[in-house]
Amino acid sequence: MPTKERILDAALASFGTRGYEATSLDALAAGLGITKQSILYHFVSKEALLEAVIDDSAVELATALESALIGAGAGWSRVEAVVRSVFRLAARRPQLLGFVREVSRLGPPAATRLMHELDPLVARAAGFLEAEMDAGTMRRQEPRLLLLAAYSTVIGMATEVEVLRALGFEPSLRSLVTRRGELLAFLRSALLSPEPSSPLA
Amino acid sequence: MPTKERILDAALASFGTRGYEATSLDALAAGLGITKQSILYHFVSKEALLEAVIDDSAVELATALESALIGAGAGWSRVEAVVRSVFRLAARRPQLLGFVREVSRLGPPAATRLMHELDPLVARAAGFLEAEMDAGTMRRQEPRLLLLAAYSTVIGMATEVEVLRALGFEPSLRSLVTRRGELLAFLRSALLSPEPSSPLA
DNA sequence: CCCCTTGTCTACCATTCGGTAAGTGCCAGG
DNA sequence: CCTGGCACTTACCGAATGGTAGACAAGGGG
Repeated sequence: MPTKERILDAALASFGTRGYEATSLDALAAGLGITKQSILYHFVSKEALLEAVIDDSAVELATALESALIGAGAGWSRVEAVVRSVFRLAARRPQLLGFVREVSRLGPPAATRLMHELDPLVARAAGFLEAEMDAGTMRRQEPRLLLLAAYSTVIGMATEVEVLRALGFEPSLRSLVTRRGELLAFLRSALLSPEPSSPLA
Repeated sequence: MPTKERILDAALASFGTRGYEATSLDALAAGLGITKQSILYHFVSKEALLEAVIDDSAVELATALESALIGAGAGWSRVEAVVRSVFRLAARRPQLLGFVREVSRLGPPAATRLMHELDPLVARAAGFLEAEMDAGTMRRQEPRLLLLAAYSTVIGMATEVEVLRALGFEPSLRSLVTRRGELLAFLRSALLSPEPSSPLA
């Protein structure tokens, strides 16, 4: 793998777990068996590296969700597809979701950049929710705030390892599957209309 | 206000917004009009300061929730009381909730400490959920995972300012009230049993 | 063969970090 | 009165930080 990509990968992992400020270029370089100056050759500054990681993460996230939605049906099964896709990410690349949390914590300009790049996804999701409400399959609510609630729940269930530990669960692949199941049940009853119009299994 | 308390207050605010690593003792001291060594006089190290802030936050959180539950009834109205209490905190001391997020991000030993101190609250909440399920008022689900889901949603709705901005909302007191309303509707339909056994308004 | 670009290195720099040492003013109490 | 602790200061320190300058090797094209 080319050095530049290796740097991006290691940076994503370290930013997503240790945090941005707690990650030093020296430590990053040492972990890769290169020197800090090699990093600064490919990325003019630490901040530029962060931006590059953000851009990479945005496309990775977008393509992951995009491809999950290709085979998905309509209504509730789309939500299910998205959730499964997110949890697949949580299992295969846990750093990625951690990084998203970290960026939203960092605030502008990093957070602004990421959110801006995810804008199409957000708009699409909000539009979907609104259409489902119009169709009567989902509870009527402010679509974007409903999206925020669902987003918070999903990200939390997938990434809140410390709270999870405090609750007596040890993070593992099995526990991740359990959490996904509980999350789906939670979201299902939170989103769908109470009247048995078309539960769609 | 005594210097020690002023330090704790400023540290809570800075840790909760800028983050722990991004907060330097020098900057903290400068903001208080004192020197860094004065901070190190009251707290032997930066880490000790963090622990003190954690301890303070834990009791503040606990007492806030405790007092909210005193006048609360049973069933759903207890959930409502907790949510209202959290949002009152979000309005009055936004740093506190931000700090909780930050600590859970920092991981052990800081996160372990906070969670340990909040253990009684967690146990009580899980017990409450289980009792409600037994009574049939709430949907049957793994109580602690349901708690994690609800926790994630509440904290997210109260603190995800950047995502909120990306959604087109400007954080304000009014928007906070709106969010609380939407959150309550969301949680209500997520938690309560579908059968109209006793919705309890 | 030469030259220029690409990638990496060694060497260095100014700044900032958390933390130590050694006072200094102040006030209470024997 | 003076001694001792409390709250806080100035003066440092070594390590680590992000970043700069410049050399060196490899390789491709004229």
